[in-house]
Amino acid sequence: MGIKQRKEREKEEMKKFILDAAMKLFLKDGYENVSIRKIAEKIEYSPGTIYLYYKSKEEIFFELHSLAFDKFYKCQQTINHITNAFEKLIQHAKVYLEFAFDNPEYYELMFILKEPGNQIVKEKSWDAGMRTFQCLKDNIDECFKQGYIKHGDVLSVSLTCWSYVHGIASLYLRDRFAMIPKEFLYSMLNNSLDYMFNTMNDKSEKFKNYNILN
Amino acid sequence: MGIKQRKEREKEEMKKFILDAAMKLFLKDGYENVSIRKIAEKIEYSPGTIYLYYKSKEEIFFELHSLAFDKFYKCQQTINHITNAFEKLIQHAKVYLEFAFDNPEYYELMFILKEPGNQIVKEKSWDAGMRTFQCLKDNIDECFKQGYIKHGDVLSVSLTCWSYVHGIASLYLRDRFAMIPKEFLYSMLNNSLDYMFNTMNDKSEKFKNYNILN
DNA sequence: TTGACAGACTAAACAGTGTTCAGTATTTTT
DNA sequence: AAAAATACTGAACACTGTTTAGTCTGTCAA
Repeated sequence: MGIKQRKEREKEEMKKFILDAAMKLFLKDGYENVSIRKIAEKIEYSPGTIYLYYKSKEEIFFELHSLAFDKFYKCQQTINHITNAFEKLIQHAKVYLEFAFDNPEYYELMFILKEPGNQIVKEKSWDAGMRTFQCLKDNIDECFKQGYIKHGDVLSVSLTCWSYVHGIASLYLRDRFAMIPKEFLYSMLNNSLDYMFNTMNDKSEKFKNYNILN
Repeated sequence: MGIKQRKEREKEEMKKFILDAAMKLFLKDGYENVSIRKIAEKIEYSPGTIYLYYKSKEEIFFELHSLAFDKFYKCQQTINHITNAFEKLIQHAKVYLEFAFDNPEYYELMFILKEPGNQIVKEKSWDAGMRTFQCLKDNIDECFKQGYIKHGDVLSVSLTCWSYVHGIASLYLRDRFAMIPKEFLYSMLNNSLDYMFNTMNDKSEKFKNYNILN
């Protein structure tokens, strides 16, 4: 009775096949310009076939949502070796912003685009998101333990960091910094990041330049 | 030869008529669910007519974009009387977040939604945006003068504040704080705001509770 | 007052979208 | 070999933004 297994495996392969095509198109043409028909054309099947594997377009993009978080999580792991908690926090911000700027389509999927209403899929998909937020909380917790941060509590400082860095990323990606000439923008953002992290640091007295954006 | 004037006035009235209908539908059903046909139905004209007054759906929403900024600017003016620069900054954040939470559709239009490519309309439309940002810069400038902020410079501190508060607003509106139970979210955000503004304040020693969100 | 003209408006069509479903083709089971 | 189950298609449905041929109407010169 290996047929059932094979069929299931084939179904899984087909789902992945569709997802791969969707992801490629999505990264190439942008979220809004990918239609079911275009995905179908790419995999050389009819549009109807896709609905045998995914119940809606939304479900496809939800799968991609999880994949995006996995990708980000991997980036986040590259700073695990850093022992100085505040230095790690700085690198955390750097990794976050680099991911956002280098993978705008992923980032939009993760944090900017409207989520579809389906709550069941939502919860499943947010596991990946929670895991990445936990990394930040652990980092902040270490900052407290090492005496770099003395006020507030872990959760509210984490929320503050995340909100701030997300604010930078989303305003940048949505072109809302248009009033600052492009040639100055990067150094301006660097100044802002420097200001933010210097005011957060309760240990060091002098104002440091972190040069977070390359 | 008052006919030309009358015609022009009528044209202007018709544009406003369309815009009013669009705004109403838009606030009721949300940005994505308003079609030209629905606007046309509401004003009891054919869809084609709308294209005699606006060259695209985008142009309609650009007009709304400007209107949204005007509305926000008015809210911003209510704190003009506050003389203590830091107290004013706190109220600035309060007004900003209240506007975002109470008028999510306006806020999305202003800061979250993707801008159409048209650069000419863009510049015109951003005047309103610039004006509101200038208010923040003036406020921060006063904070420096009154000795509340001692590090960084006006522009980068302004960027920092704006990015942070926008981060809060946009993550909230896009439901990305889902991991925090709703009954705790407001107090958590208040804690974050307290942390942020307390670390920014270089004058006061003790940690204050500002209670920014009602 | 009549006829020409310009402008406002409509209905229909075009090309696209997500989604559904009757019917066919293929594969597996009996 | 026949029957049942599955995979797939292509057309259709109900939408979307936008364009355009044609109509209807108010304005103006003859």
